Amino acid sequence: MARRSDHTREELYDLAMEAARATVEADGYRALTARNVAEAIGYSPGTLYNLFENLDDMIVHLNGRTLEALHERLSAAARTGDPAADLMALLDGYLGYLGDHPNLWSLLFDYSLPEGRDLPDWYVRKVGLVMGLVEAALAPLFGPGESEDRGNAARIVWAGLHGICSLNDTGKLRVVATQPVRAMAETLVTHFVTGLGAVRGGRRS
Amino acid sequence: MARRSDHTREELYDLAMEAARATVEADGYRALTARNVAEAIGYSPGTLYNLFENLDDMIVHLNGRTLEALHERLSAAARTGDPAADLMALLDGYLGYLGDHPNLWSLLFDYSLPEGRDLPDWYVRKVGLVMGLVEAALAPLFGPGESEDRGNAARIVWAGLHGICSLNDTGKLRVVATQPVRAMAETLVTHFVTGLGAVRGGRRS
DNA sequence: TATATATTTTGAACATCGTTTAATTTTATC
DNA sequence: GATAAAATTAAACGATGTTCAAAATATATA
Repeated sequence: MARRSDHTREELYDLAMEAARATVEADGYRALTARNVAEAIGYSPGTLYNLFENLDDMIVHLNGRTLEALHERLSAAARTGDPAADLMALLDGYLGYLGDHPNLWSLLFDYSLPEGRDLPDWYVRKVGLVMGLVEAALAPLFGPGESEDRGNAARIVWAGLHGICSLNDTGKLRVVATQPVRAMAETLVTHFVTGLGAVRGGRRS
Repeated sequence: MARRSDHTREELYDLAMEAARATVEADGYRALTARNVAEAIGYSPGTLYNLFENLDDMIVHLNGRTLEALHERLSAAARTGDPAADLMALLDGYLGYLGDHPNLWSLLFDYSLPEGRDLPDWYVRKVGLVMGLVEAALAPLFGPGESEDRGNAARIVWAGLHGICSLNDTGKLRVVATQPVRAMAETLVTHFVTGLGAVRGGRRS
């Protein structure tokens, strides 16, 4: 009871990833089990352990794909050269993706590896690509030799934006009626850019 | 094979919460199982289902206690009336708690209820208490009739701060070497307050 | 005090989970 | 066609959340 060359290893990997994606998207991350994915692709659970180290590893790979999709969506935003405006465009893309794929977004950000285990390098590199888009939007505020400051600012904006969406998503921000997420994110971005401009304008002039 | 009045229901609740806390703190949230907690308090797993609706419910209760502990720690910070300084003091408390109880902090913020289920009101109220501390720190920047704006600003700062710590904790911010988390948080707070002051100073003068 | 009732607590069971492994089937090699 | 290598599987293991009838205790009633 075994097969071969129905699919290559790469095809199998794609099948598994696609099935995992569909499962999470349809039924949430709690439905992402080895048996569910295996059944969806017509293989036994054991086969998945030929492709991934374990389920955690599979989730990291799936999150890697989600990260790519998010990057692609954010890349579609046009660049005007105005930091605030370009960040708003990124915000649009981010919230758009979150709205279209809430369960994948949840898995991407809420999931964390067991204690001790670190994210693999190829994953961190994908994160870096997304961060690069934020850096590019902030670029006009920085001089050519200030790439480190620029990178840190990008990380802060990215993380702040994520915090708003994350807490909102899990209901941990819903203290009495408040602004919608988009407005909060806009306020964060504009105020941060204003503050950044004030400090940096002073330093550079 | 049963007992009674070894402990009252309240004592049992305390025992369970304490055992759950110790388990998470020592071995991470993945070790928080019904059987582990039951064994730690000398009762059978079934008894836990007299105290909590299910494990998710137990986690929400534990997170409620964590929230109280965090609130207590943040309350200890002295208030000077200078928003930036007071926010830094809160930041100190926040990072201090995170450093002392990383696993409890993880469970508090990374855990999310299954799709559809909402956090109970008593929990949201506890969140509101913590948010109140941030609001108090920001208060000097707002007029007496602007409590809504003040609340929104507090939520934004709180969420932004959380985003930085959260992404940092899960390794999703570690793109090449960068600032430590404290510096990022400080930058976020100062720039945001600066931006907020610029906008609001204009409106009020 | 003896009996009846109500309440806790439990052990055992159920379905499911991640993961491992020996056995089986297929493919590739000679 | 026989042999070696590789892929796939079924079955099993231990552990999980959760349920529930039975058992044990406490309380109320007589």
